[in-house]
Amino acid sequence: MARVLVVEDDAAMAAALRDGFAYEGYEVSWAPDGETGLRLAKETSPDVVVLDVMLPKLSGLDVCKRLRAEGHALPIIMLTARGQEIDKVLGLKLGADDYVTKPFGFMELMARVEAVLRRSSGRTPGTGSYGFGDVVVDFSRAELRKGGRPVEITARELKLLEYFVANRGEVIPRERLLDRVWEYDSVPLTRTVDMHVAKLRRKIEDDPADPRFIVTVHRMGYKFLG
Amino acid sequence: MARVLVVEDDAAMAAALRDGFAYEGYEVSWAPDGETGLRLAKETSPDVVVLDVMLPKLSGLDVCKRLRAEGHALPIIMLTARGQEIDKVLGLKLGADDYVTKPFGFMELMARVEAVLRRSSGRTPGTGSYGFGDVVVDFSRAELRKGGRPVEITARELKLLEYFVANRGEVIPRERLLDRVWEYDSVPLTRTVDMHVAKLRRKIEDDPADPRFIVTVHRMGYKFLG
DNA sequence: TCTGACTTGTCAACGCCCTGTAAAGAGTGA
DNA sequence: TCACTCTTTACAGGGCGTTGACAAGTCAGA
Repeated sequence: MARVLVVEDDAAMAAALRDGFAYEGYEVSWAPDGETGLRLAKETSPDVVVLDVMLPKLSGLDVCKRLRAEGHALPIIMLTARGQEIDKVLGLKLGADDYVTKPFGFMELMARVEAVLRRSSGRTPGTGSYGFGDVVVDFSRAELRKGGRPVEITARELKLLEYFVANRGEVIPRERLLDRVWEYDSVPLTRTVDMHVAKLRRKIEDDPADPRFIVTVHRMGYKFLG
Repeated sequence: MARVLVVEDDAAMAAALRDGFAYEGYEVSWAPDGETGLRLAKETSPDVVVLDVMLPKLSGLDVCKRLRAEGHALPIIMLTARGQEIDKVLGLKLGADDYVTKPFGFMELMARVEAVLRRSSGRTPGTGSYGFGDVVVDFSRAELRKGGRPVEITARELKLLEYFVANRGEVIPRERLLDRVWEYDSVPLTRTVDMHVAKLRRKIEDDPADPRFIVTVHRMGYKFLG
């Protein structure tokens, strides 16, 4: 049974979340402030953390940062109040896996939780590596192996692959890649993305000319199938 | 102008809400029971539904559940009596977007309404999948399946279908399709729209010559029934 | 019911624009 | 300066959107 840790100071919201997750068959622990949340996260090692940004004692961002700084890879979903755009970005930068903006439907949160669990269960636990086909990639060690053989991979390529893995199955427009992987604010009209996709394909595909993993969706973007 | 459907059996409360929303510039429709509410929601496709939980004939939870089961994504705000914690969770679980506990200030409700409207308008219209007949379409993955079989679909066709789904039940003139799907500023006198409708029909209809989903409304446009 | 004007369905071909790829140019750190 | 990666430029090939022509369908008035 999956275990979720809810870090939320609003008691009513916390109760609703607890009931909701319990109903869905999760084991729920709850912390009303950041300090307790951090302690519980370390002691009970839940499968996923639902973390409010606004918290007493230690903000959600701090909790997230501290967990990551100490090397914990457990999935984190941030709850941000409406309009806290900056928090979103910061949260993702600090290592949150996803975020949900308040107010939200419970099913929405539930879907995100299941999504990150699916994603993290695909990883070999502890090593932070991910496998597809005959390829194994370890994002934390920046290592790529194909058919057992190590393949050199650059930082940009790795980050691109990481974004593909995190959003596998979804069609990702080039603009979003430029935004999320390159962190460009403006959108230059370049072939940069295609270029890097081509380089990645050369490293992970059996036949780069007929890709199986990173497929092109004409006029829409790329889709990763792993 | 945004349209709100109020489903509330208490006449005094309903009147107050109607006046309040009207004052704020909303177009208001009102249903005194769940059955009527469900019908109005489907027929008038409002931008947001304010739904009391306790209703004659069909409870608010049932209305919510039925709407979601039929694939309607329209934002729903539940009105729950104080202490109905279970209703909250259930409501959120059944797909309500938000809830307000009675007694509440009108401004509070108003704020929630505006919040869900902002969210739903900003919602990537590409998330999730949608089903009608034996067809399932996943806009974020750019995938179409009919009778379980995957069918190739191009970007333009997908965007057209997406617009149809978002405006199901409504007669859509060709000019509006050219404007919204093609994003043409000028309106060329072409057969482009019909062409693409024909292509879509070949992919989603059992008998493209006698369409069930995308029907032609002579001299007016097309109407999607899903 | 018939006729004619207008609207809609369909086809095939053209050509635009998107994508793949190589190679040059720019940026960065040792 | 060198080595390396990232970005930009340029060009070729091809997918698919558009278009005009014509057939088929619809509707209104005689």
